[in-house]
Amino acid sequence: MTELLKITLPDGSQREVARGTTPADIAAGIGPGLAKAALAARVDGELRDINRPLETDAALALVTAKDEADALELVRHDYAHVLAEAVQALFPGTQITFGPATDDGFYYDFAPAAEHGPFTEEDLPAIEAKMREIIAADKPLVREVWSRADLIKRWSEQGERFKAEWAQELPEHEELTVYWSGGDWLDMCRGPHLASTGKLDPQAFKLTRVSGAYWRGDQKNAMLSRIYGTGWLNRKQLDAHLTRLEEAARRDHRKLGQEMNLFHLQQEAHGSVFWHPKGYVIWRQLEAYMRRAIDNAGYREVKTPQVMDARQWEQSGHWGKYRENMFVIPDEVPNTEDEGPLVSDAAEWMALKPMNCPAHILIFKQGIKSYRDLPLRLYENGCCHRNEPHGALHGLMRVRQFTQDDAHIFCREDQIVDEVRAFCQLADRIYKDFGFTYAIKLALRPEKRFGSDELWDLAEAELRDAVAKAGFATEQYGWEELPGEGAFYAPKLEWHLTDAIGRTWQVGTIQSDRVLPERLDASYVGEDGERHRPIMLHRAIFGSYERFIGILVEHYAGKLPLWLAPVQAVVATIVSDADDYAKDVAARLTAAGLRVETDLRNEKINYKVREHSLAKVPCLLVVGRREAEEGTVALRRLGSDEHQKVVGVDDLIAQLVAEAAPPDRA
RNA sequence: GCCGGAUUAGCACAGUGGUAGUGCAGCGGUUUUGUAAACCGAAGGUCGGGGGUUCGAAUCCCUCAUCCGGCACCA
Repeated sequence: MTELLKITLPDGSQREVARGTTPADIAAGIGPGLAKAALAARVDGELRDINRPLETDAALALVTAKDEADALELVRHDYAHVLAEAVQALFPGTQITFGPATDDGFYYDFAPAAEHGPFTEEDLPAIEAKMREIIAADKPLVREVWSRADLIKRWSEQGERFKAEWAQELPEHEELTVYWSGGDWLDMCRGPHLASTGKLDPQAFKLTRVSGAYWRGDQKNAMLSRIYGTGWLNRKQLDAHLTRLEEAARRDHRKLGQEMNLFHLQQEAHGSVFWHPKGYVIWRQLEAYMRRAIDNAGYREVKTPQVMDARQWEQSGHWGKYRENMFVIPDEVPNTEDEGPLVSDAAEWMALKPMNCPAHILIFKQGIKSYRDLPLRLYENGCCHRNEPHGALHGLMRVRQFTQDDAHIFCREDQIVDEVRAFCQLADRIYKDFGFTYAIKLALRPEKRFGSDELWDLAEAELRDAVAKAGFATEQYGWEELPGEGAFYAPKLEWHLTDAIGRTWQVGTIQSDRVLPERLDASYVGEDGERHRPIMLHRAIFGSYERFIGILVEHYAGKLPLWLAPVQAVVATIVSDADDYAKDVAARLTAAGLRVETDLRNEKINYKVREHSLAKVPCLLVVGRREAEEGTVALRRLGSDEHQKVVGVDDLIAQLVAEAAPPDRA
């Protein structure tokens, strides 16, 4: 006698079906349209294969392309699977390892045959073609549960070392499944998958790049060869994605920085930025803006040494943990003879500062501090050097010399909530001034850490409560906790900005630290007359000026708001008869505090318009004989579809001066 | 640091073993111009550094450096 199961559908209706019925059967029972559209099923919330038999009473929801997040996850996982099969078909001897879906596609990591070596981009077209063949063949993807012994046997026999290792180490209780795609090709996989490869759109994926990747993400393991692809439900989505990539490339701060003459990087100082006059205007505007902000928020600005004795870094703990990323300097006159080592074995060492916090503690420790001095907020535009791994360097985003908007707040435990609240409000105002939305996340204790669990319980709870009390731990602010992501000495609150094209950047942070005040023996005298340990809140809003400027350039696509634009206006002449008038207009704008250049070159106005538009100059002031006679300029705004407007110079100055005010002074 | 790719004039790029090229910029000249590239001319390079193979190397090999895409790292 067949056992009957009670299946509840999303509309609340119930059906009785025989045990072993599949979601596909149920979809077919509802209607042929749904049967065709159904990609997978959610069974009691769990995403499952459409053809996996039902074993128990359950709530069932059929997943179609309309459930976009689920559908994308499924197809991307399938593309990865098809990629693996294609690669093994084309390159016998390649071992398969692991291939998940990603945010915009998928990848698969391979151990290539020794004679072939890692894959290169040249291999991709052939692999793509093979994938389309596999999709066209509409191979079924059949789920089977295997015993661990059978799996290990199969992988070992086939020389699949990595799969065998994986099968060996999967947790005891886990059900081990494989997916066959017809023939004799199979992959060990948790699933779920679509019913067959033919459900994929052969025109909705593209292999994008190759790279190396460590087996199981560990630097100590073998280097595998990874193939990345982007995958979507249909061609239209793929095209839209490729367009987004082009848009991001168009905004690349390295390209715009070159075109706008903001900065350059060169081999002799790789990882450190040469700021050109135009780029440094942006820096100076941000610096002035941030100074006003911290002055108003009760911080005191300081400046601390660039180089300190290694013993200081030993005491702070950086020498032991981060020495390999520090620039170390011998405290000794170098040997100037041709022979012999540059410095003696007995050299004493100093180091460029990789961060500002120890120096700020040293300032705190000068003189006796009273509880009345707290909270003490020390701010520095702190220039730091870190000897980053070469492969990590990237334009302005990851550099070896950078300047942080860094501050340390020394306070008592009972002041943390107020300080975190004030910081949340300050960060909120600043990010909004640049047109960013953001999410606040709490990065919790990492595996490797200093301090007891009790201390971490306390520190995490403090930050969590402080943000909640400040009213920022809500969905509106993207509140989320990230296990394992904290610094080794403290949990971190992180501000993740979303830019104009939806990318996110982790920028601001505040961290509560009890370790460093302890190590450097900072104390204050309390109301009770006893010495107490202050808590130190590390915090930054821009993060680093370099990186923040890079983010701004990409966010605004180079079209900086007037207050940040290096050149706010160019006065361009049509005929040389207007030269004197143009100089006069420029002088009046300059006198009003605007950044103005003139373009009196012997060129057509078309040429000048094009050039200054490409240089992202916000205002082009065109003057010819007419304007010179009438005392006007023809104003052309960058990116404006409006026709140029003829305005009087006084009106223009009033308008531009008002618009060029920084947002905190508008 | 690891895997792959790249490095040619100020910039963007072509050039796969036989005399280094194109466009733009820069320079000189003509043109005085009305909203996204006027015209003519002359000039500009030890082809990233070093080593090797070869009669001959931008081109093939080795090595170092930097950059790009990832991986790992990011106090």
